[in-house]
Amino acid sequence: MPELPEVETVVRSVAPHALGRTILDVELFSIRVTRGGLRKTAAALRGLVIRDIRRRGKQIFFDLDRGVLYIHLGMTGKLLWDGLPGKHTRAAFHLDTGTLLYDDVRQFGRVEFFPEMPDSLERVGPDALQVGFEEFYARLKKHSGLIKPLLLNQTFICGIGNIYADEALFAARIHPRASVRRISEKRAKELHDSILAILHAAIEHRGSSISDYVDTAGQRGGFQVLHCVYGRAGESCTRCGALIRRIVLGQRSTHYCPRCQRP
DNA sequence: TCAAATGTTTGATC
DNA sequence: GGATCAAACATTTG
Repeated sequence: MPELPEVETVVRSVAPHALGRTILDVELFSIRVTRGGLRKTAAALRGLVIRDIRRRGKQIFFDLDRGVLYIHLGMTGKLLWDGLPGKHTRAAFHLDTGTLLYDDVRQFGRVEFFPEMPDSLERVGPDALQVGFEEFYARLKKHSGLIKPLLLNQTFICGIGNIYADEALFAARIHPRASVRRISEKRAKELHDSILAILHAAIEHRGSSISDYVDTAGQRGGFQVLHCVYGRAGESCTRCGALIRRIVLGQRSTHYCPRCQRP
């Protein structure tokens, strides 16, 4: 569920509760989500102060006195402040001000402690909101293949997922199957501009709630009603009236307007 | 019963 | 070294 705008919204909504607070106790329930060992991880976190909370792409980092708490929401992860623990609660962080729960139905997410930042987490490209056009274009030119799968490749730039890849390509009028090598500098500029515009607009609306995404306060996002193509297969294009098409590209559903986004 | 779901990793193949 | 594709992970929902 969570792509860059949703993760940004989660970070913004958890920060006021957790910044500068002390982790009094931690309960960890899932060896899938917490791979470094449940007891060991809980013990390492106990007593540490949260110095900073930040995001890179879809990754969340709680910088601590010593080391870092890494959280990735995967497909169905949620961070909830003072929520009720349930069947899918995978972690509970008891702070001196309240409790932060990590819920995750499918358990594709991660809650892990690292004494220092591991290389594996650094293997991502620049954040989609931070990368300037020059670097974006330079990185684009090092790749081939199709544009949509490249946008989903987090080592190219990080933060974009299936919703915002489709929306950005629609805004830039680029077909999802367009060959990366055949994208001109001008078109690349339009794509870069579109990515920034879509992500900023989505953040303003606190993300997209497609099924059950909610922020830390349990509030849904509002950007889903502004989607132009994602989840709108068979409906008419807001720009030209043609019917939005759904195909599968790189094992992901892909939505586009066959008239606005010519091959 | 089957398909699909906002993500990532791994392994096979070209 | 790439790119591509399928599968896997686990669960719910329509």
